[in-house]
Amino acid sequence: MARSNDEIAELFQEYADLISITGGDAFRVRVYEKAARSIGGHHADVSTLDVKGLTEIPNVGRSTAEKIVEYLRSGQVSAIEELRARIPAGVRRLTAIPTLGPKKALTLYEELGISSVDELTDAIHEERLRDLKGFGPKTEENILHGIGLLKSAGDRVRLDTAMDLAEDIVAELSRVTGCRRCAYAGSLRRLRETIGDIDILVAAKRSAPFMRAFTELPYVTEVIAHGETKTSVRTGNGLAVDLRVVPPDSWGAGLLYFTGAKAHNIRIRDMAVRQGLKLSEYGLFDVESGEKIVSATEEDVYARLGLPWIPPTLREDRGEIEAGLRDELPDLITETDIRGDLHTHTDLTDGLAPLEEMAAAAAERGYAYYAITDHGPNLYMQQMTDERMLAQRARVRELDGALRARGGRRGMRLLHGAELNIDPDGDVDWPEEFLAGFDLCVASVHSHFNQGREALTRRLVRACENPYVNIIGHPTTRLIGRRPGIDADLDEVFAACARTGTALEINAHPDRLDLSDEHILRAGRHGVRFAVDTDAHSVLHLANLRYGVGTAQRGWLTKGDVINTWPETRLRRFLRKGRPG
DNA sequence: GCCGTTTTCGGCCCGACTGTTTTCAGTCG
Repeated sequence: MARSNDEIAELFQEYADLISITGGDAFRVRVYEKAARSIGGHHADVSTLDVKGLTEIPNVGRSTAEKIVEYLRSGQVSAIEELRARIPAGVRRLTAIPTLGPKKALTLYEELGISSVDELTDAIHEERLRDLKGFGPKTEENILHGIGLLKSAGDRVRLDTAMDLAEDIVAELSRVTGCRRCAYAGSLRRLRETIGDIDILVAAKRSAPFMRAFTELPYVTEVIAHGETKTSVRTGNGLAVDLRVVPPDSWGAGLLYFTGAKAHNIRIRDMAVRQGLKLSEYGLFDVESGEKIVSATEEDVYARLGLPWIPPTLREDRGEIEAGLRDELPDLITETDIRGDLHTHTDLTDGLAPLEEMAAAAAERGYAYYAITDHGPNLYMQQMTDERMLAQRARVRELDGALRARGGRRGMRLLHGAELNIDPDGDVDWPEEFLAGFDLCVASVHSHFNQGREALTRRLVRACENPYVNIIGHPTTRLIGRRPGIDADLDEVFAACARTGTALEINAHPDRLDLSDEHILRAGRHGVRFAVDTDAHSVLHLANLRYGVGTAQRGWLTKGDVINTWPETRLRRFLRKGRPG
């Protein structure tokens, strides 16, 4: 299950929101937001720390530490409970609507008694917001649009949220006596960007012990259905989880069936039918005799249908069956192919950990190289200056030397870079003379998302044409479920990347996964190179790489397509781009 | 409430954009 850190980070974020909604001191709001971020990103489990240990976490002082201790002891924090009692939970949920913040949420609650998204929708349709100070027709329109965005994300959850839960359930059920195999299937196994519900599959002779263990998991709040082969539950965060138990020799057929996607299954079932066979979750059967032919492994089932094993990330009926029949499935990139992360932050800007800690964690992952890319000065909130950046570079060079000395030929190389801001005209933070000092530059859009299509396209193309821009960071800037990607002519941008030797990022953060699988497929047709990066703001974020690699797989990428799988010399050649000298 | 080449108080990331305003509040990154 989620670490105590995540639970407590969420708790303090809620506290910050509640202070903000009730008009509390803005600095206290900031403090608890910062504390939440620090705790969420802290490497050690807070439930193992005492007050002294807790206050060693940045942005956690005595007061916050004592609240953590109180929570771990009693399951609640009295100060937070007091605010919860004053403000219905629904009011806080209103602030999830883009353009609707704490002030407007409080006005809606105090003036109209609105405490849910549905009530708000009704009130807008009944024109009851018109008389409120600060609310005009455009506000109503924006709120309705925001609600639409929120609803379109549906009840799906982020990939990492589902993964944490699923891995915990698999670990629990694997411990039950009689468990032959246990795995998660469904869209989670296919590493889709959001997950609607979790499918867990168990192979065992007797199902009852698993069904019991499953419904008794601590985070199960509701049992929706409880049967012999299938049990469905809902967890505290609203996520539905299905457990299916199949006989051990049906494992392969079951896994294939429950992994999907539906369109993929329909295609292979159709292939079976044409061969006089029938495919179900129990196996591949001969229609006439009813005799089971194969079922033990996925490979067996695919092979009998004339197909090689198809990786789950490709099973979307996007050409994988045809490619399989021709024996032309791509040799997909894997996490172990990645030799380094090329987009990461430190506490010099908005990261949580110092340079040394980030580098040590990267070396721990076995990377051959690792780039530090803090924000440039144009993102004003980051307070970057030339002096600070150059001082960081000196430390990076020093640390690089130390790492090489320690690791010999296998020592990790540290690269010094920056994440530049692409301004509305397509310019970036520094003049070329200064940029020339970096080993690489990531450039990203962080604002002015609503320029027209032409302006946005020109903006990104200009960034590609800058000889010092090596990677376009989170190219569409979408935030899953919260903000759509920018409306640029992506094909033109992809063509510019291919022409100029600029890589497109596959940002591995589960909020972004940007580029998305669909866009990767499109960009790939232009012959673009990619970089799978975590954009890590803490040591823990480095592990998000798996989601970026999964997304790259869903975009059919091989390691040759991805620059940070390349040996250092080849990477450096790519990074030189069209630079003079 | 946290933090400190400012050391126990006083500052805390800063600017842009939007919509509702008549000089600014709220939201966002």
